[in-house]
Amino acid sequence: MTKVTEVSSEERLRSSGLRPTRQRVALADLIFAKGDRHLTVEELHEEAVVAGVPVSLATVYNTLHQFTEAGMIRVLAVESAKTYFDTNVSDHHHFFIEGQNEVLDIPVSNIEIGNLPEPPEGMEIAHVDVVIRLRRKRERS
Amino acid sequence: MTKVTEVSSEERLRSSGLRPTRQRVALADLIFAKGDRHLTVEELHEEAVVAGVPVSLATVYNTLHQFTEAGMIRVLAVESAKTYFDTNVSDHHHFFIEGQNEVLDIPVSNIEIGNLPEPPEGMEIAHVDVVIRLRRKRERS
DNA sequence: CTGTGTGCAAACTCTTTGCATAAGT
DNA sequence: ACTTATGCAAAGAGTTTGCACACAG
Repeated sequence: MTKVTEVSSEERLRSSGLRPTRQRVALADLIFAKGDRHLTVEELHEEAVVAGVPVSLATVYNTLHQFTEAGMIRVLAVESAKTYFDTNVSDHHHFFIEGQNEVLDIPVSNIEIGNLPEPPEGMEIAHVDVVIRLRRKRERS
Repeated sequence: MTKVTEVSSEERLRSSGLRPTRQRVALADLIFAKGDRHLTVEELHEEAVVAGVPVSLATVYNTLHQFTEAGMIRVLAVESAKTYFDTNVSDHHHFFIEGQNEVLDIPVSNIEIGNLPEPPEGMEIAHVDVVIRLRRKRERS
């Protein structure tokens, strides 16, 4: 058995109220096949094209946002021109490499956060993001 | 002489190797007058215009980036179309309100972060950002 | 005076939108 | 068939850039 995952993509879509169209299934497959990952619209689009699913950029945008609303993926809080989507919806954290706009998962996510503040009235915490910004260590000159 | 602050803006600029030009001083004044704050280029531009300093948008962009390089302010890690600059350069944290793209300081920043991971080879931690994403609490329907 | 900084407008990048065509149920 | 999704290209938003003019030292 190589791909047991394909089934769940369709399921996943259906149970989110999304029609399992060719494009959506293909994108979901790509997204969830390789475990947790973060990707931009462009990256996913490129992958899809390479995988022989010539989906349009606009559709990738749409699809990723639909997936986000459905809670299948989420948007990462990084300061970058591009939006990063993360397949891991749980509270976990990231390195962000300055200058390269690159996102790395933090290997063993055993960061502990204590003393979380109370959210303001009427608000609740949707997600806690810890972004550790990295810079290239300056070689002493 | 009404404004004693102007002196420090000029100083601040000079010691960062930036010429204290009219625009830079004005922007620095605006930025640092009201304590810690986070603002977008547009917001600052608007404030400047209102304050009678008709600086151009491009200059605000330039200036904020220069300030950032000089370490006077920093860029916030939030997922938003706009870039947020923060006058507080120390490690402290933020609420980010979904949908409204609004940034709030976390009042008493006594969040504790434990078990910070080692940065990858050759990299060092520039900054740790904790972004607590808030959503409007669903009124039970 | 000389070198930097500024303003303007055009260019760029990422993202969204409108509408005709195609696909799902 | 009827509804929803997709693709394309154009429009939008935020940001950057190039070059002539203006200002700081």
